[in-house]
Amino acid sequence: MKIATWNVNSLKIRLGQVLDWLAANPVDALCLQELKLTDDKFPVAEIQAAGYHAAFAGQKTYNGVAVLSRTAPRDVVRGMPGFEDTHQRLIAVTLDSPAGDVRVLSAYCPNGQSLDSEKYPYKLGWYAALREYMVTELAQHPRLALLGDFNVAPEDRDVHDPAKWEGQVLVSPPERAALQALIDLDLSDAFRLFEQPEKSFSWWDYRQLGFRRNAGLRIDHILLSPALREVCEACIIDKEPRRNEQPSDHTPVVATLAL
DNA sequence: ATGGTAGACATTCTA
Repeated sequence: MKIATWNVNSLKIRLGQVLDWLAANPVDALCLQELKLTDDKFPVAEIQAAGYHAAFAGQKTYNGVAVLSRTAPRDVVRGMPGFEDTHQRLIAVTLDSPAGDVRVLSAYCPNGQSLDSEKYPYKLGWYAALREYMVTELAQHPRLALLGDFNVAPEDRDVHDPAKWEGQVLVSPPERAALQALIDLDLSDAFRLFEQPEKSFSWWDYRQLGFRRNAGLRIDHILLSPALREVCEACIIDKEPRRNEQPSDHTPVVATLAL
């Protein structure tokens, strides 16, 4: 079983690239973020024609998440029960696997904008709510994968120029602590289960030739419960789509599970 | 210190 995550920065603009990528990389589940479209505009027919089911939670202009899957999603939950949020940032589905149910969640964690923005405490509060939600999800689903754009680079080695980024949003200690608190529920960063090239990133700013200079951050992650960590065989960042014309500023992360 | 790009939408906000 292969699972992947990709912040597409507008599914309307990127649909062709998503379908091309799925044709070349027929993963069992692809989590998408930043759909930037309402549910009535979700391209259900095109995704079905490509052989995928879709569970999605969209809104106008901003945010929006989805899980595309080979098998039909069950027990779909949009958002976090008990956490009021005007943003569509989380969707959970259950998928079949030979080893039994696998819970797959697509998350678009808040960016935070800057440390002095009101969006920054919103980000930390959202992370706290996500942690509480994952406590209950993990209790119900031993095989669980939380994938998405976490908008946090966990360590300095996930930052192209740590000195330049020090004290900025996406790398600040409180954000890293919030992500770590999630990981402390006994989740594993799938990418770090394996030896990886130096300077591996998943996002590059559109500005100042970020991709050409490899001036990026690793902020897109696949977090695995213990049962899935045990069967994880690989995790890679696929930089190819970032080379496309009109690319997303993010590129897919893919994990291979022996299921 | 500033602004650089991209997307959606409307002449600005978010990332």
